[in-house]
Amino acid sequence: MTEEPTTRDRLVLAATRLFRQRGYDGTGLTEILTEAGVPKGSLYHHFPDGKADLACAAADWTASEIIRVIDDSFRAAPDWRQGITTFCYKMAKLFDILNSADACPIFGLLFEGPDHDRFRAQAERSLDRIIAAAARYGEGLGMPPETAQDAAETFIIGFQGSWTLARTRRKSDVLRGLPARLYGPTM
Amino acid sequence: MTEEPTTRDRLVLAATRLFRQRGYDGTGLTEILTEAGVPKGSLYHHFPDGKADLACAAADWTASEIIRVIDDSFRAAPDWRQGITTFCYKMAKLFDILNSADACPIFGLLFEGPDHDRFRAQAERSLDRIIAAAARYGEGLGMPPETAQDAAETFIIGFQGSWTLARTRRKSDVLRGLPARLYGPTM
DNA sequence: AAAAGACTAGACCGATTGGTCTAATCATGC
DNA sequence: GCATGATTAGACCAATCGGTCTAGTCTTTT
Repeated sequence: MTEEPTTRDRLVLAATRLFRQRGYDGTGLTEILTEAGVPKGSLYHHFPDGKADLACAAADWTASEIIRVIDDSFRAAPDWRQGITTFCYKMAKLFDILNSADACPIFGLLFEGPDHDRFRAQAERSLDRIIAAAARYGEGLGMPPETAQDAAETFIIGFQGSWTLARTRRKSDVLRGLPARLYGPTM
Repeated sequence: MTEEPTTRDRLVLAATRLFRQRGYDGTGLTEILTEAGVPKGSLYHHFPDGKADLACAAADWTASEIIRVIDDSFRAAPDWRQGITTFCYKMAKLFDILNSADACPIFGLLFEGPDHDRFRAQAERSLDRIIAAAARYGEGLGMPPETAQDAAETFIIGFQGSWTLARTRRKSDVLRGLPARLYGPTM
């Protein structure tokens, strides 16, 4: 049988979804609590620093999700470009599911709030985890470490920019077109 | 003698700066008013819709500023890559001036607030103005219109992604490295 | 079964939010 | 010098903000 999700998990999930849609400052604690079906006392028990803790947990959770998609995309990929392409198509599908409107699941939440530098550091950590995951697949496909790191960074830059443009235009095809922009058209 | 800036201009300028630093929801009206040295009544006279109007004006103003930098970068550029490179260096300098911390002056403010779709439309308009400005220079340098549009979009995607990564890592060199990522290393 | 700590529950708090409204002041045309 | 519309000035408002705190309920250990 399916496990009942813990109070903590319900909080993180609700917070992730709401932060993605309305941003950190745009989301009220009450809203998160209502959505999660959790009283205020529980929040401050699991996350003593309240909203800020919750945001960091949401960022961590999101990074892990993205890495999971990277894993799924590269596991059977014969080369780097194919892995990236699969990733972009998967994310385009997710984009469509999310109403074409949500913030990039990884950055959106991390440049707001009073605790600016704590959030920046958290974003850097999450981002580096993602880049490292991609770079590892680059190395596995024969790239020297430095090249792999560089390729992974270029990919993340392109993905971040594409997601933003896709969101602005409400067109997931922007995401699907990224590999052609980065590596030229397929012959 | 230098003209005293109008009340309206002081409002837009203060709002732009604050939205860039703290985001739309993270910035209070009082804060903007204090910084601009303007009472509340004046705000609602010049911007009947209040904060939302102000955000749109700030986005417009920012787009114009970016287009001015594009103009400065391409005016004397012998080719596309040189224009982009100059732009990236100029923006890297701006990035350093801005404490390496501000949101991308164009997108940061536009995916928050209650009036989601109005903001999205405003972002699209501002972004299209910027892309069109860049594409025009591409055509002037001999590209067919379609190619120029595509090159301009790729450039904006890369720039947006690079700005975000630069912000996360607090390193303006990410911006300076963009041309090499997009067009290969210079020989 | 009693004690202890983990966890839930929500009333309550001062501060701040964006926005409204009235009164005063300014500039300008007659 | 008077009238008129544009603009400034800021007191005031209900609603919401994130956070604290006390009381109560579980679960686990002994």
